[in-house]
Amino acid sequence: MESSIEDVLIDLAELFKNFADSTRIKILYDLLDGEKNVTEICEDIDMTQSAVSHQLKILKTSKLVNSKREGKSVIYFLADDHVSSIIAMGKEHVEEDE
Amino acid sequence: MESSIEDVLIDLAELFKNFADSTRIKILYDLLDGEKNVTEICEDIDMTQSAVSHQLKILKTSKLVNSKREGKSVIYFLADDHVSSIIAMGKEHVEEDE
DNA sequence: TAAACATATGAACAAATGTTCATATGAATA
DNA sequence: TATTCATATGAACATTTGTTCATATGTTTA
Repeated sequence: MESSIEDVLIDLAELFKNFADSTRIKILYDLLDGEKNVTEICEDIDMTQSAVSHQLKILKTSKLVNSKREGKSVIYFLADDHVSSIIAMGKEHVEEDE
Repeated sequence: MESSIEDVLIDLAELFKNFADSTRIKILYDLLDGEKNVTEICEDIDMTQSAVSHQLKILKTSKLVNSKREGKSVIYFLADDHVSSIIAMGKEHVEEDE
């Protein structure tokens, strides 16, 4: 089943919404390092556990991250190679004009 | 003057906000075709003139589009090559899983 | 199994965002 | 220059969104 270009653009907007919040993009950027549990992420990006958990859920729902449980912890990791490409591309743009 | 990675990520979130709304991304996608005046854009994406104008202003402020006046019309065009790269990359991601 | 640790989640709240409506501004033309 | 066409903009409104706070759930260990 093929989607119209309009549908694709709407999905695209949805995708970019994930990168459009500084907490979420910090989480994604943090996970470029490799998989981490929630506590680590909180420390790295200096946000409360609750705020991070809420955002992780959004990222997971949109399939940009995935998770696995390891004992008491839950480990999150990037679900998709495109994430790093998209961040890299945006980063290039942002760093270009300073 | 060098910015911290945190600043870069905040700017990055700001950048992606522009792509995170379907009206704006439709405008940007529409302009991949080439420059167009406001009326054309409205017809192409089927949105009111006011809504489009408001969003064009946002896109212009964030320097993703530029404009020039030609008689009664104002012509808008993409200001940056990165725009197409970013859209293309996201499009690839979105179209991948269907 | 009770306590401690790690994560998830719901409700409430404030702030940000996008559209509409009405109208203003700017430019061409009758 | 009055009218028409094209675009911009402000105010109001509804919606969406992100954080905090309190608490629930799940897992290990004393």
